Amino acid sequence: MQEERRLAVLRAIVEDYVATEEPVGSKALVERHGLGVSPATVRNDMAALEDEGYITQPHTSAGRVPTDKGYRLFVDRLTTVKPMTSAEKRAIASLLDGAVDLDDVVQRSVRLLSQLTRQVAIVQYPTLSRSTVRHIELVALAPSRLLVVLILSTGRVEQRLVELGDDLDDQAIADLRALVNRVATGEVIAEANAALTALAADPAAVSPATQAVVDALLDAMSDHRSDERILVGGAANLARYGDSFDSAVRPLLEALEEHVVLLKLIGEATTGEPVTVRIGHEGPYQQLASTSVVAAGYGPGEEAFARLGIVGPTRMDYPGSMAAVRAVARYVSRILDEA
Amino acid sequence: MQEERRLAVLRAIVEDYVATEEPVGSKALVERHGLGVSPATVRNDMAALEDEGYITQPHTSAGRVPTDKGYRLFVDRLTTVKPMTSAEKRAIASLLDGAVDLDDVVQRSVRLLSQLTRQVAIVQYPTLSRSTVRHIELVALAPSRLLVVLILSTGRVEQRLVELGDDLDDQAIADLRALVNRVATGEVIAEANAALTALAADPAAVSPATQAVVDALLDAMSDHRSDERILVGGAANLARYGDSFDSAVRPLLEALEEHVVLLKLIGEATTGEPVTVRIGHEGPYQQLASTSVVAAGYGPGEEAFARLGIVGPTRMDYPGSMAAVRAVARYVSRILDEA
DNA sequence: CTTGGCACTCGCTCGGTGGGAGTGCCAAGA
DNA sequence: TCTTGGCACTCCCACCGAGCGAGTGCCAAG
Repeated sequence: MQEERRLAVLRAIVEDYVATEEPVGSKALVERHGLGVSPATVRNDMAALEDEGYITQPHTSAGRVPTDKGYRLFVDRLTTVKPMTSAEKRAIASLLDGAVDLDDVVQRSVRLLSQLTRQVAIVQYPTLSRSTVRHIELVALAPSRLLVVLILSTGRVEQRLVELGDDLDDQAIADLRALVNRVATGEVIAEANAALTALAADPAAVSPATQAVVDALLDAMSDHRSDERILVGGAANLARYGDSFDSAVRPLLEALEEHVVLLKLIGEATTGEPVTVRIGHEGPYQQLASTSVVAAGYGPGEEAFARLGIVGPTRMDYPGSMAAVRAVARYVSRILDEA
Repeated sequence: MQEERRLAVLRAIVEDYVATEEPVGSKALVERHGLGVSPATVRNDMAALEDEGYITQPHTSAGRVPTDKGYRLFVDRLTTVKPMTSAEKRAIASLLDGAVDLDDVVQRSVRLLSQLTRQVAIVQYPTLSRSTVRHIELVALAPSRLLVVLILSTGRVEQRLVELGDDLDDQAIADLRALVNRVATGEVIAEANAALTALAADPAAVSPATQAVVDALLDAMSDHRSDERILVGGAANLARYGDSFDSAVRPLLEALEEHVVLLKLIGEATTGEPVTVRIGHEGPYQQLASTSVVAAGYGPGEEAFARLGIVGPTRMDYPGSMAAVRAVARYVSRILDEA
C-alpha cells in the first residue's frame, strides 16, 4: 500500500530533520531507515507529499523539510506519546517530592521541564479563580499595623500589610479574624469576594479597621497580577538554536518577557486531550511562526487549575516533549492533590 | 598638556565605540568630537594609549577598540555618574511605589532596571541572614495539620506545611505559638536559629508537635535556597547584541540559569562605593570575559541586605548604567525603610 | 609637539567558478 | 499500476583573486 509508505516517508523525514537540522534527501532516507524501496520510489512519494503540502524544499534541488502541516500530521497520526523511562520517572518523582511549598513546586517544575525537553519551559501558577479560601490569618506586627495572610486551597499564600487608623487590642483582632473567616473560609474565591464586599457594604458592621482588612483581602483576591503569574526557565536552551537566530530566537526572547503572551500561548482551552500541541503559524502570533508549543493543564482533582508547557522551534522532538510535559503535569497534579 | 588630551581621546574612543559598535578611527574622532587637533596628532596619542594597554586594534589598519583596562580607566577617572533626569526619577518612584509586597518590589525593580539600562537585570531577594524574626504564626488547617508562617523584618514571609503526629486543640496551638514567639521573635536569624535548636534539644519541653514545628522553622530559616534567591529579567535585551553572539550572548544566556553564578557576579563585597563595576576579565568567569557587571547593595538603614545590578557587554553605557543602578538601589532601600 | 603628506597594510566585498547533492523525468521491468 | 535505474539538470555553497578603502605608521617640515 503506497499510502502507508508515504506516511512512513513523512515520519522518516520529520525524524531525520529534527535530528540533523538539515533538509533530508531521498538517498539518505533509504539508507538510514530500512524502507526497503529505492530512492526513486521515495522521490515519487516526496513529490506527492509536497503536492499535498506536507513537505517543502527550501530551494530547488535541496532536500525536503516538513511544513507545519506536515508536523501536524506527524503529531496527530504518526506518533504516540512515548512513555518516560522508569529512570526518568524516578528523577521526576524525586525532584518534585523534595519541594517545600507551592513556589518551590513551580520552580522545580520549570527546571525539570526545561532539562527534560531542553527547551524553554513555562509554568503558570495555579490561578486564584478556582481555588477556595482555606484560612485567613491576622498578625499584629504593631498596635496599629496588621499583616493579613490569605491561605488558599492550592497552597498559595498572599499577604498584605495593613495600616489601621486606630489601635486594636488582641480581643478585637481575634473577633475580626473570626468574622472574616466565618464569612470567607471554605468559599470559592468569587463567592468569598462577594461575601466580603457585602460585609464591608453593611454600614452597621463596618469599623475602619474592618474596612481596611477587607480591602486588603479583596485586593489580594482580585489581584489580576495573580492570573498572569508564570515562571519561565531554560532560556539557556535557546543558545543551542545555532542557525535561525533571527527567525526563532529573537522573537521568542522578546516574548519571554511578555508574560501575557506566554500565558496565551500555553493557555488555550484544553479540548479534552491531555496534551495540546500548537505548531508554528497555528498560533496567534505572527512573529512566533517558527516556534511550537506543547502544553498541558494540571491541578488537583479533575479540574485543571493552571497550565504548563514548553516552547521551542517547530523543528523539535514532539514525542519526547509531549511525554515530558504530560509526565510533569501528572506528577505536579498528584503533589497538589496530596497537599 | 598632552596627558589630558590623551585621556580625552580615550574617553572619545569609548563613547564612540559604545555608540557605534565599530572600531573608531582617528579621522572620525576629530570630526565627531571637537578635539581641536589634527588626525595625525590623535594617531600619535592613540599609539601611546595602545602602548599603555588602554586600547587595541582588532587587526592591523582598523580603528581602535577600548580594552578592559581602557574601560576601567574610563569608569574610574573619566566619567561621573550622571544623575537621573527628574522624569526618570518620577518614573522610578511611581513604579516602585505601587508595589504591594516584597515579591512585588523585587519584580518591579527587575523590570525597571532592565528597561532603564536596556540590559539584563538581576535583583537578589533580601537575604535571611541579617534580618530578624518579626512574628511566627501557626494556622490550624486541619486537626493534625499546621501551616507555619515565618514573618521577617525584611517583609519576607516563609511558610511550611507541618503534619503533626497527633491532634492539637486550639489551646495547645496557642501555647505553642506563644512559646516559639517568646523564643524567636525579635532575634536575628542566627540567634533565633540557635534558640530554637536549644529548645528542641531540651527533652523536657519536647512534644512531637513542638518538635515538628521547630523543625519546620529551622528549615525555613536555614534554607540555603533563600540566600540564593534572585530574580532575573530583561533577557530580551540580549537580542539586541547583534554581532558577538557566541562570545557574549551564549555564555551569558547559560549563566542566567545558574543563579549561583549570577549571585557571585553581583554579590562582591561592597568596598564602600555606592556602585561597583566589574569589567570583562576582571570577573572570575572565563566565559564571561566580554561582559561587564554594574551592581550596588540595597537594604533598609545602613546595612546592605542584598544586591542588585545589571549584566551587559563590556561595550556598554557605563555612566547611564551606573546611574540607573544607583537610583533604583536607593529607591528600593527607601521603600524597605518605610515598610 | 603638531601637522600634512605618503606609502603601506589588510579586511571586506564582489563576481566568477567548480563540485556535489538532490531533483524530475523517462523508459523499462515486475 | 507501481517500482526502479539512468540521466540530464538545477542551483546552493565553498573557494578564489582582485580591487577598494579605511586606517595606520613614519617622516620631514613648521
